[in-house]
Amino acid sequence: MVKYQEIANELRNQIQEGVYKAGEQLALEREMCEQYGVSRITIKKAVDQLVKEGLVVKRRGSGTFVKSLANEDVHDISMANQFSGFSKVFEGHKVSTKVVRFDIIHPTAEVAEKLNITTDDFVYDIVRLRQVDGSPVVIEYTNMPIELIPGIKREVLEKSIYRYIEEQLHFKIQSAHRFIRALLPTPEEEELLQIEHGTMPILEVEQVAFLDDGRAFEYAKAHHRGDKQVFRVVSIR
Amino acid sequence: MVKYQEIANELRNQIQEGVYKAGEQLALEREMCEQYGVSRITIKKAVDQLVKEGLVVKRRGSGTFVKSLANEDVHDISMANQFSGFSKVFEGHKVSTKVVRFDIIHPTAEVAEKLNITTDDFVYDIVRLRQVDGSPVVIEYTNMPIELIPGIKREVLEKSIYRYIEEQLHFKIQSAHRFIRALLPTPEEEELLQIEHGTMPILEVEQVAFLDDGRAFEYAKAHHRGDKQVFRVVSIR
DNA sequence: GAGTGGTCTAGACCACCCC
DNA sequence: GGGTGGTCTAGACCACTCG
Repeated sequence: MVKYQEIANELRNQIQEGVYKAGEQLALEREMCEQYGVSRITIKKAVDQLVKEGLVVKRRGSGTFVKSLANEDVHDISMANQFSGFSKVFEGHKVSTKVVRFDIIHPTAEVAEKLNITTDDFVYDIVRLRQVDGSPVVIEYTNMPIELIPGIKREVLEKSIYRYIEEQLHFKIQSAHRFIRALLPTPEEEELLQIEHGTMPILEVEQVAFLDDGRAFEYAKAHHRGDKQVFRVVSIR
Repeated sequence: MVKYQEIANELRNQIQEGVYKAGEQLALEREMCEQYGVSRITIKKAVDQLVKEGLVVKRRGSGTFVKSLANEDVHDISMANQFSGFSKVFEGHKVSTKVVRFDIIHPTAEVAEKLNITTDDFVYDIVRLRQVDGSPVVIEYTNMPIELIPGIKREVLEKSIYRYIEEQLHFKIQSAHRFIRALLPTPEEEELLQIEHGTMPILEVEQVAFLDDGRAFEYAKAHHRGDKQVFRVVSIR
């Protein structure tokens, strides 16, 4: 662990434990330099991390201040803005997966463009129903180029494709570009998600995911039951 | 404009104009130092900006590479992750506002906690219907402490509260913490948004917005017609 | 005017990737 | 082993806030 992360963690803990309360001013950057025995740029990197997480604001000419956050929001704030696959989000719960479809097809023109391949290439065409603690939560429609992500078997789908990519293929996942919408479920989706007709919308998360060399490796649409998923973001000017 | 922003803009333009294509490697950081006549940290800050925007990836030991993005996504990428009020988003369109409610009340316990005030304080209680080019698009439910944001009149509501806060009160808006969900509209909302019953979901954006001194100044829920709004995010590991 | 964070320098060493 | 980006230093000056 590098210095600026350690300092960021320490400051985050102090805020979450109430050492610094809502609205209070943090120690000055030049003071923290002495306190931690590091240079000012290192302190800046640490505090900038907290700004990105949404815990504090910096004002040139004044100082750094803790945001007036509700108690509940102070504690799980560092989870916002974060990238993670489905299995990761529900760690600790009993997650099961039903593979609804598992084929190889030519991608549509739209998917081909998103993945930077041609419609002559091949992609997996995967549909999975995810259940958490026995209740259906989300349907995931996934396309991945077989050339980039070879060797996917049914047992991989039943666990985590991301874990397979990182642990078996030794790729690193870098980012995801997401579009979020509200939709109504199709009749098939109502059945899979156990929704009584007309009583529940779908939160759609469309995403293109990227490896750390910049290649797009996944085009996916996740259709979440409206009552089971909330998407969280901290937007800074 | 500072150096690192100018360099970031120049690099972004080069990528958008195809000087650097998908998958290609950018000049090395040490090369760019000479090219632009700046130090390495300045180059790093510029390139890190593009990483945050989702245009490139950096790999220690290898270099910096342009992401394999679809053409459409390369060009408006810098708009993602950004904070902006409603009026800003629809700049250039004919926006009209119908003030449905404009009262002053005590906040609910939930809202009071989010705004860091008590239920004995007062907040504006505002409901507005926003129309773009004549079509209803979103209903905004807004609470703001009257003490922090005094002097709001009906004509402010019909334009932009944010512009009033920045231009009249001379506050700066720093950030918004958002929760995004899918909902079904209430009968009243169906009427206001001209939705035929049961044919369209709502994309709810719940947010607490903050001034640059860290104070929460707004609790709002925006209920967007499902067909009129997409929320866009770039998530990085 | 005093004090804050923002930017920038010129250099060093480290962790990691690829040959 | 050679080259990449990541971190860090010790210092300087600038832009801004506030009394």
